[in-house]
Amino acid sequence: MTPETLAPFHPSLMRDAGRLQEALTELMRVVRFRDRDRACCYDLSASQCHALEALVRQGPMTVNDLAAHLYLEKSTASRLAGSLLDKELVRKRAARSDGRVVMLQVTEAGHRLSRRILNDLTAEYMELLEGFEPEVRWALPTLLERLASVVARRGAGDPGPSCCS
Amino acid sequence: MTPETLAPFHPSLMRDAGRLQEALTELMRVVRFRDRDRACCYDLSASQCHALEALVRQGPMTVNDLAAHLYLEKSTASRLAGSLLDKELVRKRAARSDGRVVMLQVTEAGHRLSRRILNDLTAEYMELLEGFEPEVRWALPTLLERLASVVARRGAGDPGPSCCS
DNA sequence: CAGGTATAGTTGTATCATGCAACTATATCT
DNA sequence: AGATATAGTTGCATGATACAACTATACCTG
Repeated sequence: MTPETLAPFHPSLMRDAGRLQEALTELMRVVRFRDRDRACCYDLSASQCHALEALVRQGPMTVNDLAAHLYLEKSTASRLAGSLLDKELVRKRAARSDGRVVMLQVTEAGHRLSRRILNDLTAEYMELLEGFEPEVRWALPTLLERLASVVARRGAGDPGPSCCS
Repeated sequence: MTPETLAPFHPSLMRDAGRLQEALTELMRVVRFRDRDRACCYDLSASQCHALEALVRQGPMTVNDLAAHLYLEKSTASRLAGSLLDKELVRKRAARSDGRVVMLQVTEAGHRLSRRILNDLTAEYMELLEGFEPEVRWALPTLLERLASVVARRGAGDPGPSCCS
């Protein structure tokens, strides 16, 4: 299962794997850099921005759900929720059925800010997509979704041949 | 230039922009999570790992070049280089022509570790790519490269309609 | 129903990544 | 020679994050 073993049988696969690795690394860097830069505009950190977006997209969630959704430790999610609470972008409500859980829901101010952010982002991505051929405009998000889901699956169950397991 | 303005004219473009935004966000999350997890295996942090990889790919570099390549502040790059120096994965050499610059070059141990990491990664990406159709295996890295370069360009010169400029 | 166990969240603590600003040393220009 | 620019380092502050300890609530079992 090492590249050496596979190489003679799948040379092009191995080449594409290398290219994918490099391209994905570069993409991660530039997007992370852009996010850091952009976040300031809304007086939110990138993490807060992502958390707010998740809450808007998914509707009211518990702290645990938020953590799972963002692949974070629950303590981190709790603090993140706290910071959004301080800014009054979300509200906490006790769940009726279970006194332990805290439901996080986005406030009106949170929705307003989120809409603003999403509008700006969408505008930017529209400009960006205009540089791609029409078929690609549709295919690109689809591919990224697939890629993300495969990477997520791999991380979750099967630790793969790579890790310290 | 806001989405509202463009929407009536490019409804599908706007829809794709939204999907792209969501997919890219999710991809960032899962990859970042995976990187954090994986890094431990080699007794390196994710940042150190990226820096080492950059030095291997690009050959000897100055601290400033490393910073530019990783989109980091030079002080951060300096410390990153220091941490790799402590682990004896890189070496510092004064440049002949200019007494101020420090050339970072990967040591033999650094190359060994880098090869190990790259092998593991390549194996993983090969498995991952096997889940995609052969045409896509080639197209996917190409698309990611394009996407990264467009995002990078956008971040660099033109701050776009979005930011605090 | 009492006691044990499981679960949701919070808080304490440590670490790492990061940026900005101040500083040092070298180089370049006038 | 002196002024200015550049490469790198270091001090300092902040934010993101994990892990572990803790609290409070829920559920289960005899």
